[in-house]
This record gives sequence, C-alpha cells and structure tokens, in this order.
Amino acid sequence: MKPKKNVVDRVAQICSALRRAIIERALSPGDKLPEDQLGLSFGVSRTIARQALGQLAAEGLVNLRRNRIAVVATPTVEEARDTFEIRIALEAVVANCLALTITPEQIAELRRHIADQGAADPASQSASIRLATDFHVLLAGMTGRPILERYVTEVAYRSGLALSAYGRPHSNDCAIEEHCQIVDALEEGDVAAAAAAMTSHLSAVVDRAMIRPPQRTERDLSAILAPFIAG
Amino acid sequence: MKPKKNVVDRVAQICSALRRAIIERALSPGDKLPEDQLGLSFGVSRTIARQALGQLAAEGLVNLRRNRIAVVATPTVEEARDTFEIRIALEAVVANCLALTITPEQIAELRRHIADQGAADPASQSASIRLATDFHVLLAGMTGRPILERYVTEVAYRSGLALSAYGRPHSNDCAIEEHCQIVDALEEGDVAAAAAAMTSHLSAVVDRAMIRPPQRTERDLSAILAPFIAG
DNA sequence: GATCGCAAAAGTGCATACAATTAGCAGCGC
DNA sequence: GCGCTGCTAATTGTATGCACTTTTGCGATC
Repeated sequence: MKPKKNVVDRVAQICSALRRAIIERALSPGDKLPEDQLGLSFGVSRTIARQALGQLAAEGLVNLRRNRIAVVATPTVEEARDTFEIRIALEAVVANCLALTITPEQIAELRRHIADQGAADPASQSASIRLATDFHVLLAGMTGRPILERYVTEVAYRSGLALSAYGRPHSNDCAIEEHCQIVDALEEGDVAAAAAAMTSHLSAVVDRAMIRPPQRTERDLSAILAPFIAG
Repeated sequence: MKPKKNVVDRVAQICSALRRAIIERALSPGDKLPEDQLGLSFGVSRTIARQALGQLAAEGLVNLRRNRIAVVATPTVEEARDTFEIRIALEAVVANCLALTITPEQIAELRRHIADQGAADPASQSASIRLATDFHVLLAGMTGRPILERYVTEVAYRSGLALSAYGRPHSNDCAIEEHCQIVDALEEGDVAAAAAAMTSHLSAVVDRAMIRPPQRTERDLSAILAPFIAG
C-alpha cells in the first residue's frame, strides 16, 4: 500500500482516541490536556493536537479557555440532566425508525453484541462502559441515517462523561437486561414498545446514577493515553 | 478598554460569520472556501481559517476533503429529511419545556420578534430567513438549557442549508402565522398544543420546500463575505 | 478541432518559530 | 506564619515556511 493516505485525518484519529479515553474513564473530568503533551503522545505537532481539542470542545467533552490548558469537561448536574433528556428524545427517534425497518441480520448482530457485553470481565469498568455505549451507537448506525447517528453518538459520549462525573460505578447487569428488552421490542416491530423500552432504559440509567460526588487526583497523561494510540 | 481580549476567539467569530452567510444564502451549497482567501477576508492567517473550517465541517455546514478546497456542504435529500426529523424531535422538547416555564416577559419578547419579522422587507430573502431561524434559536435559548440550545441552533442552521439547496424561495408569511400559533400555545401553558404547533410548523416548512432543483454559479467570495465581517 | 501530456500555479497538510499570556515559586516585608 | 511582588518556566495564540497534492494552462500531437 502506498504511503499516501494518512489513514483518515489525524485530527479525527486523535479525537476518537480521546473520546474513548474519556468514555472509558481513563480520563476524568478536570484532567489537563496540554497541547504539546498530546502532540508528543500521538506523534504530531501542536497544530494538530490543537485542532482535535477544538473539535472535542465543540462536542462538549473538553473545556477550552483562552491561554489556559485544556481540560476534560466537568458537566454540571443541570447539563447532565439536559444531556440525558436530549438523548432520550433522539434515541426515541432511533427506536421508532428501527422498529419499522430492522432486519433479522441486524437483530442477530445486536444479540451478538449483548452477548459480548455479558461476556466482558465484570471487573473491567472500562470494557463494560464502552460496550454499553457502543450498543446505542450500533443501534443508531442501523438506522442508515448518518446525521441521526452522529448526534446520538455525540450525545451518548457526553452522557458517558456526565456519568463519569456523577454516576456511581457502572453496573453492567441491568444495562444488559434492558438492552435485551429493547431488542425484543424491535424484533416484534412494536414501535410503541421499542420507544418505551428505550426511554425507560435511559431514564433508569439516569436514576441509577446522579449520586457520587466527583473526585480529583493528579495522574500522568502520557501513561493514560498510551493504550488509546492507534498502532 | 484594554487592548487585551481578542473579542472572544477569532475562530468562533469566523464561524459565526460563515454560518450567517450560509443561512442567509449569501453562500450556496458547493461554493468554494479556500483557506487563504478566507484568511485574507477576515484578516487572519490560514491557520485560523483552517480551524474555523474544521468546526463548520463538524457541524455539517462545510465539506472537507483531503487536499481539496473546502466547500459549503450540499446536503442530500435524505440528509435534509433526516435533519428535519431530528429538529422536530429537539424542538418538541423545547416546546414542552417552555410551555411550563415561560414568563410573560419572554412571551412579550417573542411577540416583539415576530413583529420585527413582519416588518422586514419581504423582498429581502436574507433578512426573513435569518429572522425566522432566530425565532427558533430564541425559543431554545429561553429554556435556559445551554446544551439543548446548542443542538437546536446547530440543527436549525443545518436545516437552513438544506432549504437553501432544495427549498423554494422562502415564504415569510406562513412562517409568521405559524410562529404566532406557537407563542399562543406557550402563553396558555398548553404543553400538548405547543408541541403540536411546533411539530406541525416544522413539518409544514418541510412540505413547502423540498422542491426546487439546485443551481450553480460562480461568484466572488470576498465580495460575498464582506458584509459578514464584524467591524 | 479535439485530446493528451506536462509543467507551472494554486492550494492544502503539517511543523516550527516567535510573541504573548499564564502559572509557579522564591524572596521580601509585615 | 502570611500575603505581596517580581522573576522564570511553561503554555497557549498565531503566522509563516516548506513539502506535497491537485488543478490549470498550454502547446504538441493526432
């Protein structure tokens, strides 16, 4: 293969890596993200790191203040609730859409995903959080609507960050059970049931969370980031 | 006043200017946006212009392809419909929220805005389109939820771009009438009626549009942009 | 007259350089 | 001990330079 394509934009790569690091709680709200350290970790110049930070700031995952080091955003409680209400509205659209169009192959893929989720090491917070989020992203992707998928994904990541700030340690079991109910409703093509299952699932996630007070420690950024840098 | 603050981030300034230029149809889908020409127009270097383009691309207003000149996005018909469905879902949330919380002062402000809209020169497409969009942004802002406001704004601009590609020349009168109905429902605190008025208004916008085939001409970018550069 | 090839021009992709701002810290007075 | 002051290191904000890619213009060729 030619040395031509830079994979697909290094900015996007860095954004994905940081998003995953945030959603998996390797990075916590308030963690600092200095441009040159980021650049060093990902093997790019500050120019690129800076663009990535700009994107993430637009997505609400990072806070940017002039002449200040970028930090992982710390959503307020109001923002967290707001995010989830928006998420519920958007994912209801997904459920409505999919209940009418979903194929048996897609159902199978979803069940496979849920099985993976069940098989994940329950001790590994990061894996179960990521899989739970991926389930929703997968659903959104199945609608075949790129814009809907984009917004659902964005808001799902933002929710993950909010949970990271306020949620109690993620509990995987209930998520799996509720994800199953959603797939069941989709399989039957029951629009109302699918939307209801989705809504009550997300509401339950909110109810289960919104408890723990935030914590604060200093850590080594490059060590945190190492596993997220694509080979 | 001190010579310190750069207003508030020049990237954001350029983004706003371009968003307005797009929504007012001074820029049409497919129009080229070369970095150095942009930089020249706004008095910044390519670095800054480039960052702005990155943001706008993330918002779906601009298309970016590697080594190619950035262009104003040309939404497909599917994307346009998708955008509007998302918009309807989000603005229904706005309507629900406001029907319960809106104050008499806010009602007055909305009626004032609608009056301005009625007073706008009907020949001026750009003014009436901008005012119509601003009405929705204003509503979203009144919820006091910054995240909801952000998504509604983004999707409203995207809708505007879609209409620019496919809509027939914007008709102001019906919009004003429908905006009035929304405010009426909000004033009565009737949640269901407000959401219904909002939904049917947006559906009507879609129905009225989605007709005209896109056109294509070459124009002078810096002349187009001149009125959008903040003093 | 149309087509192909190729070199110049235009444009992007990225790193680096430098100015400006902030953060950290030592020293000082109280 | 505590807070203020000024210095230095760290970090961001922006422009510029260079390599590379795409587009364009133009002449040769058929």
